[in-house]
Amino acid sequence: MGVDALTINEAARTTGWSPRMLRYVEQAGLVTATRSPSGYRLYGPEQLQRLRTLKELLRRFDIGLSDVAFAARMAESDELRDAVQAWLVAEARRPEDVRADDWLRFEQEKHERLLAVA
Amino acid sequence: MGVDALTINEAARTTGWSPRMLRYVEQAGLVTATRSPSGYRLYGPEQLQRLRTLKELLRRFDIGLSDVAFAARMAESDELRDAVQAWLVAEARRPEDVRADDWLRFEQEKHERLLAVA
DNA sequence: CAAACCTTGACACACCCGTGGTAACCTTGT
DNA sequence: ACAAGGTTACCACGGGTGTGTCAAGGTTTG
Repeated sequence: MGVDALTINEAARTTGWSPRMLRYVEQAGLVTATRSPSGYRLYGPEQLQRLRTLKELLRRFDIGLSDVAFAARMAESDELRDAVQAWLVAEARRPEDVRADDWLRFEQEKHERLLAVA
Repeated sequence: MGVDALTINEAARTTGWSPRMLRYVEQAGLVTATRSPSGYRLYGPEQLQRLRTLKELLRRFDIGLSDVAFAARMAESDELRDAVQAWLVAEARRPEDVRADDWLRFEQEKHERLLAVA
């Protein structure tokens, strides 16, 4: 084995995930192992750490892999992030509070145009 | 009926959702109708607009109500948002690129402590 | 008051998520 | 070469999401 890369079963043992789930997590695009020439997954210290913190993250907030995957999608796509945030911002603005947040209006309308073009 | 508030079936017709789904969307915490004294849901122009843009949002990006609900949860909880973003930021930093992003390091480590306390 | 409309609660169903298992097949280590 | 371990591709199954429909009962309205 490479100097400090673990195969899937070893990685599973030291991270608390099952081998099955490590493959699943990879398929979800969250933690991708490198591959040996023959195709074995190899987990380096980086990936092992990411797997542990990911597990912690899910446990602490009781969220799912798909939630994190969605967050990743938002982080990658400005358009998606802006559109979702624009929608959420609008929620905060109930009819009564209009007038106090003109600064928000600007940003918001900018984003509403994003949605409107469709 | 109130000056410009629609009941659920009328709202359904003008927004493209089914009445069933309007109740579901409300249960998901995304668009809440006000209630008449006797308990009927009443949708004002604000809510109608939010329903239309929500529908557009889901369609355009092929995402689910639960995704938007999760985004809302992130928007409301600093702790959740910071933790998720900290995890995602770490992903971007592959071993090779270390050195170019010391500015990120700071923010990242700040957030990693957030995760570490558990 | 009767028709039309609302409310909640439940049954149902298809499809995704998280997980485990198993089969068929290749790789590594002794 | 054989055992141990990896790979993908499946079956399965409980729980959540998105959706329709129906029942039992209160409200609004002509």
